[in-house]
Amino acid sequence: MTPWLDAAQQRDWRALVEGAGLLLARVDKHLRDTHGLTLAEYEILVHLSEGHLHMSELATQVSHSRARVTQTVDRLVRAGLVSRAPCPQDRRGVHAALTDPGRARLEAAARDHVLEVRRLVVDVLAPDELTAVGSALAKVRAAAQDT
Amino acid sequence: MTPWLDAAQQRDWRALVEGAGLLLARVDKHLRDTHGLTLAEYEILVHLSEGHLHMSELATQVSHSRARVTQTVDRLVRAGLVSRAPCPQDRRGVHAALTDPGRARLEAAARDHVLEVRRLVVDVLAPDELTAVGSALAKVRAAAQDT
DNA sequence: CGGCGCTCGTTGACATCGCAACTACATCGG
DNA sequence: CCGATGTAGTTGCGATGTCAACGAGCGCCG
Repeated sequence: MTPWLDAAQQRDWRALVEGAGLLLARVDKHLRDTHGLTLAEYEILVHLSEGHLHMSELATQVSHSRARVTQTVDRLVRAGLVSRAPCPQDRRGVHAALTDPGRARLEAAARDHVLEVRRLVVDVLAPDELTAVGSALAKVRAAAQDT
Repeated sequence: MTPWLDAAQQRDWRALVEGAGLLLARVDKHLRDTHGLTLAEYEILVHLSEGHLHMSELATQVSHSRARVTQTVDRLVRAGLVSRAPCPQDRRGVHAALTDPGRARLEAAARDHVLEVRRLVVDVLAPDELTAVGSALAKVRAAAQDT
């Protein structure tokens, strides 16, 4: 049994690694330049905009380690964009929520961010291509998640 | 004109960012654990396996900054997997090539790497899904490249 | 020739990330 | 009620990445 990939698979996998890597790097840099936010910070803000969360929930939602979420939230708290509060139900837990300045900052950043995403992704792909990419990577994520 | 994304686009974009991020992290960790190689190092080795290259060419091929390539190649040279040589034609340039141990190491790593890629991507997607993802991200890469 | 601007590759300072170890709290089983 | 085990979050340290600035060499144009 030869576990190799054929030529087409190799080409597609290479495109995925290098394309995705470059894309994430570009989007991250764009967010830094225009609003002084890391992509990781931005993602956290987005998820918090849909309601307050515990650190662990946040970690699984953005697919980052808990340690990383701690550090990222630290920065956001120092910047006044997020608030921490101990959770009454479970005294180990920490409640993270968006502050008003945080929401304002997110909304401002989102405008430019969306433009960049359009430029690099949405406008480059046919609508059904984007759908295909989305559903495919959702599957990949699920597979990687429970491993 | 509202530059917003609709719900489906947002879902797909989110899946792309989080799925791709998690995937790259998993593959990187797997390479480290099994062969002590970074994904960045591995990619460089792969490109060098197809012929010696100048640092700049290497940088554009893997879509990394030149500074990053310098550091990555540094490590590979220290590990004895890659050789450097000044280029006679252009005395600014540096010739990077795979050593014999480098090729051996790459081949060993590739076996396990491919297994992991199968597990996380190839086996999870239908063949035409993988093709779609590959061609879509190739387009995205091209768009991000010349920006 | 001589200067100007470009590319090549590297370096050092700084930011970010992963990992392992740790404290505090919860929860389960006797 | 108590000890064992598990989970939440944080911390420190090492590895890796970014960015700006640099020295060196190329090449064009007067």
